[in-house]
This record gives sequence, C-alpha cells and structure tokens, in this order.
Amino acid sequence: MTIESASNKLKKFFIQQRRLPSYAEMCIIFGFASKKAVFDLVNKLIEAGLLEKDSKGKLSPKRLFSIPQLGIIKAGYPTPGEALADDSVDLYEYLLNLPGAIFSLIVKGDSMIEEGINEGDVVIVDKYRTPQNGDVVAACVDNEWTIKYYRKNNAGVHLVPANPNYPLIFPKGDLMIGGVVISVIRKYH
Amino acid sequence: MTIESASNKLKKFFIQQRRLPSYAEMCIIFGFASKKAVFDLVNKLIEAGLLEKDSKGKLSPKRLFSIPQLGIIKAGYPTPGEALADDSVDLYEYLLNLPGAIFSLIVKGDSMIEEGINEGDVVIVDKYRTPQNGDVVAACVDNEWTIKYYRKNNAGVHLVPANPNYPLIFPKGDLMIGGVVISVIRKYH
DNA sequence: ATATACAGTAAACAATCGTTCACTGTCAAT
DNA sequence: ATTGACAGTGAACGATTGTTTACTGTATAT
Repeated sequence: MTIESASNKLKKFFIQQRRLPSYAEMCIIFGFASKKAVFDLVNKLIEAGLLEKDSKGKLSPKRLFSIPQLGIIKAGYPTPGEALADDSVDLYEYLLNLPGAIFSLIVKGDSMIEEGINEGDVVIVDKYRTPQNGDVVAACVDNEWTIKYYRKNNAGVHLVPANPNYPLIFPKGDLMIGGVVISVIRKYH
Repeated sequence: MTIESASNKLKKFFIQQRRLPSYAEMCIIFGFASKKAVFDLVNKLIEAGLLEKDSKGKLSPKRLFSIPQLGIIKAGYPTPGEALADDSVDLYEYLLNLPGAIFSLIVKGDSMIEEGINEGDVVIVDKYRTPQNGDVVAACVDNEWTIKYYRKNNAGVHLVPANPNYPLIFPKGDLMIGGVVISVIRKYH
C-alpha cells in the first residue's frame, strides 16, 4: 500500500462521508487485517504532511485537500519571472471561511462580461454586506433579478452594466439589493 | 442555545479542526455540563437537515457548508423570469471532487481579460488533461509561464491571448503545456 | 547460512465514544 | 395550586476508539 494510493482512498472516503475513517474502517478500506498496519501507515501519512493530529490526538486532513499554489502566472507578455513558488493555497479553507449569510446564483447573459463575469459562472452573494460604490451587486429591479455595478450619487442609486452595450438602470419602482457579489467561480467543461 | 448559534459554533470548529467535535467537546463548545443536552441538540440539528448520521451512526456535516443556490440571474436585460429556485449547490463537494493532479496559479496581467480571467484571479490547472483546441492552458514558453488559448493546426501549436492587444505566440523553442485551466476563482475585496 | 530490516497479524489495554436512564428545576397554561 | 412540557444535570452502559506489545513471515544483504 503506497502513500499515494492510501491518500487517494482516504480522500474518496472523506468526500463521501465528510469525515476521516476510524482505524477499524481503514482496515477495510486498505485491506488490512490489523489496526497496527493502519497505525503505521497513518504515521507515514502524517510524516508526509497529508494528515495531522491535533492536540487531542484526533486525526484530520491537512494537505489532503490543499491545492499546491505554484506561483504567479503572467497573463500578459511572458516576462522573465521568478521560479514558481512552492506555496499552497487551501481552497477548502477559503470556501469554508465564507460568511454565513450567502447564496449563489448562476449567471445568464453577458452584461457583466467586461468585469470577467461570464454566462454560466456561479456568483456567490453576501446578503448582508453593505454595497459600496463600484461593487458588483445582485439586485432586484422592478421584480427582476440582475447583476450590475452599484453606483450611488446625490441623485440616488443606479445600476451600471460592465458591458456598454447595455443601458444604465435607474430603478423606477423599488430597488432591492440582494447582496454584494463576493466571489465568482467558473468551471470549464 | 438556538440551532442557529449551535450550527455556527460547529461550523467554526469544523473549519479549524476539519472534523466535527465529539459530544464531550460539544459540551465545552456549547457550554453544557451534560452530554445528554448535546445529544438532544444534535438531534435537532439532524432534524433541521444540518447534520446527518451515516449507516454506522457517525456524525457528519450535511447542509452545514452548502450554499443555497437561489436560481439563475440575468446579467443582461432584466427579463421576466421564474421565481428563484430553492436548490442548493454544494461548493464544498465541488471543490473536493476536483481531480488529484491539480495546482493553482494567481493570474497577473490582462491578456486573458476577454475570457473573463482578470488580474488576481486564481486559476486551477489540471496537469494531465490533454488540451483541446480552444482550451485555456497554462504553458511554459521559452522558460516563461503564461496563460493563453491553445490552438493547434497542421502548422503546429500556437498560443492565442484573449486580449487582441497582445500578439499570438509561436513558440520558437520548446513549448511545455503545464496543464488545462479547469476552473477560475475570483474573490472580491 | 545467518542476520537484519520491513510489513503485517493477533490480542490486549485504558480511554473515550454515543446513548440511555432517572432526576431536577423552570416556566406557562389551566 | 396543580399539571405538563421543556431543557438540562449527572451517572452509568456497552461498544468502539487509538495505541501498544509480542509474534510471524518474507525478502535482502552480508
């Protein structure tokens, strides 16, 4: 049983059950007859930095779900750059740290395309954040949901699309801000 | 102790420890002196659909980290639309189901801005996916990393930026495709 | 042939696990 | 004043936990 194969099996279990298996369960997963074999393997996984034990000796995934962050990539001209860093970003942690009062929406249309929000993207909206000038907001204008820039001046609030082909929106009736867009997630394929 | 407050405390614990606390630990977290009080509260959380017990009676988070998906938002003109759905997307699950051989990069520059990839965005790259024509790829051209469209014709492979202000790249030397961009994550603020 | 290291088995350990039971107080309704 | 419903205490339960120890092969190196 290689470390690689073991960590994959733990990963699969964690995704399905949202917890790590006990040593007895690992016996089944790994095909061992003795918990000692699991015990040794787990210690290797800890040494490899994939798992860790907290102060109470309880097991938890450490790097099991972290995505190695290789550095900064130039999207403009390729420029002489430093070697890719060996850092790692924990998206797991990032997502779990989102505030409590959030919801997500699937974007349809292209009025925010110049902001880099495409059709099909998922936007995550914080309900209770107070919108600042220039924030991307999900708003309900005259009973329809839309996603636009939030603008406020002494004339009042209006909504601006990032795509200049679309007009500004000056809400005639009621304007309800559903929340401020705090994250955009796009999945290719 | 309200369900709301309890689930927030569990959430906080899970984010820090990547596991649910035991009933004894919950006593401390919730401020109870008896595990029975915890037992009752956990049952309420299960009834509320926030936690669940698997076939072995082990506790795991259910909706604790799911983000309610309220539906589809029009980013173009506000159009008469259906009421927002009461579905829910589990980003937690989405992230955990990413393939194994991935890494992430922070984007610098604006050559992919028309694809909706902005400076500061995090792109997630699958190392081993075979790039198709039109895929966004992270490539190492003449020893520099860059992110571009992948184009292949009978003349060979070249890289195309989404921003027309930048030139096509015909690799003189070696071209190494670091991988295919499978996801883009942007965080505002 | 012998020694050494490695990987797994099998059994036992105290500690902790989730669960249950009988009980205590507190509040609201009758 | 009495009742009933809640919410929590405190102690006890068998089961399971992670860990340890002694042992068994099997392969490699000397």
